[in-house]
Amino acid sequence: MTNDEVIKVRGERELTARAGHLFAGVTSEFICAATDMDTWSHRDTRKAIAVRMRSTLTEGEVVARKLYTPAALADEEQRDHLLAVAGMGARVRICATGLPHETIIIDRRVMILAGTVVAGDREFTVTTSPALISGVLSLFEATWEAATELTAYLHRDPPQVDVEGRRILQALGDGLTDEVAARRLGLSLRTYRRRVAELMRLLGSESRFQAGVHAGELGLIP
Amino acid sequence: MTNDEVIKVRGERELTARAGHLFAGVTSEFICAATDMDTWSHRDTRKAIAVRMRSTLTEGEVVARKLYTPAALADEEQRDHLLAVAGMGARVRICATGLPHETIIIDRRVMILAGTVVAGDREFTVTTSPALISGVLSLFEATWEAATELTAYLHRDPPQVDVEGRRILQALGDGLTDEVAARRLGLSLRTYRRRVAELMRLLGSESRFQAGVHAGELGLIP
DNA sequence: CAACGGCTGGCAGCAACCTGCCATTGCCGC
DNA sequence: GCGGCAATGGCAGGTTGCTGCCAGCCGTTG
Repeated sequence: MTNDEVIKVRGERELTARAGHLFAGVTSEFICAATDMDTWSHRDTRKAIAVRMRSTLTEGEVVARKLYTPAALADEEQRDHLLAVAGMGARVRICATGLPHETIIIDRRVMILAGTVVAGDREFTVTTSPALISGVLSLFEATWEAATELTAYLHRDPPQVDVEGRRILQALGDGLTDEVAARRLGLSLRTYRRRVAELMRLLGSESRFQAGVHAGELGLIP
Repeated sequence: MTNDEVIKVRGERELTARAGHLFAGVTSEFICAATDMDTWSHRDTRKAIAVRMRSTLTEGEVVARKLYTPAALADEEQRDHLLAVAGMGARVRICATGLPHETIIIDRRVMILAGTVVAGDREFTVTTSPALISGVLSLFEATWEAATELTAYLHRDPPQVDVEGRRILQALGDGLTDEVAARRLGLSLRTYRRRVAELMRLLGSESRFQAGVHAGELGLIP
């Protein structure tokens, strides 16, 4: 039984100070997964990293893969940033389901996990443990496979369905009758059907069958 | 900067000795992801765990989720094991893409990652670090969402929809009313609806919306 | 406070969908 | 021809889904 090399770091400043050089020292692969880019409260951090990486990226030796949720596309600045990164040769994908706080894996040797915010500073976990890295990497690969390319994602119209809408779509997808579904969701029958009608208009469907097809196509059915 | 609680363990024996009690102490959630069950070379280990967990599972308090690749279904013994576990209330899903060596998360407090085999013994990494756990958990959730239910995966029999069936599905997908669709296909309203009912039975759907989702999933809508 | 707008839920009536029943039709094999 | 047999289509009566109308609730605004 041995202790492994896992280090906790407090705040972005300490992280860049201790691990910043890693971003420039990438030799083969740079992987990054997160809900969005809010992890870097100071956009300076983001810029600093971008600058350090630009040279390595454009050289074409390094494969960069970035995985985000649609939340990253909601903010215009972040969307532009992603498009710019994609233009520089990085592969960017969007994953409909939730993702962790920033996860970074460099050359399959170093991994950085962003944690929760404690006293204003975010905690980061830095490790070189092969076991941890390969475990997380495999999960990343699986998620990556299921995600869709950024360009493909942008070229399809935004579904814009809120949480309640998703729950209603799920009820519909479960084959529940309106009455059961409404009761289960704590809505009156009338309101439930109003929601369904709204969703059908949103999806551009003229029948429930068609709505089912559309919802499935848009990945709205879990 | 602090060191975190990460422990490496060598071999299954040491793991069960040091962490075995955790399997019995599950109070709310048991998560497990792996390619298959070959991690436990001694099936005794598997059995021991199963026995320890049976009581907690059947009580219904604990939500167990197990995620495997199709490799786990190739071996008959493992498939039976999975079906048995599913029958006991655990949720089992199959993920087409690769998965790490055994990953276990208990009550979102303890995580066990299986690593590589060194000198005949597999290395395991045990940690209680919230940052690591939540990171891996999010990735797991994303993968879980993309995976398919075991039962659905198993009787994913050939849909066997003939040409007429496809034309009916197309009519449904076009959002036509039964009356218009029947006229267009040269069928009486009654027969058309009979066909729709047959298709819905074939697809295992309880509502037209659900049938739309299923038909889309099976690629029956052009 | 009052007026307003948005959201909700009950009601009613209609449209759409579902299905059991039965007469009809067409196709076998005998 | 004749007795199944399966498929069809009409009918009837049911359920489910759809929506306009109106009354009530609540937070906002003036």
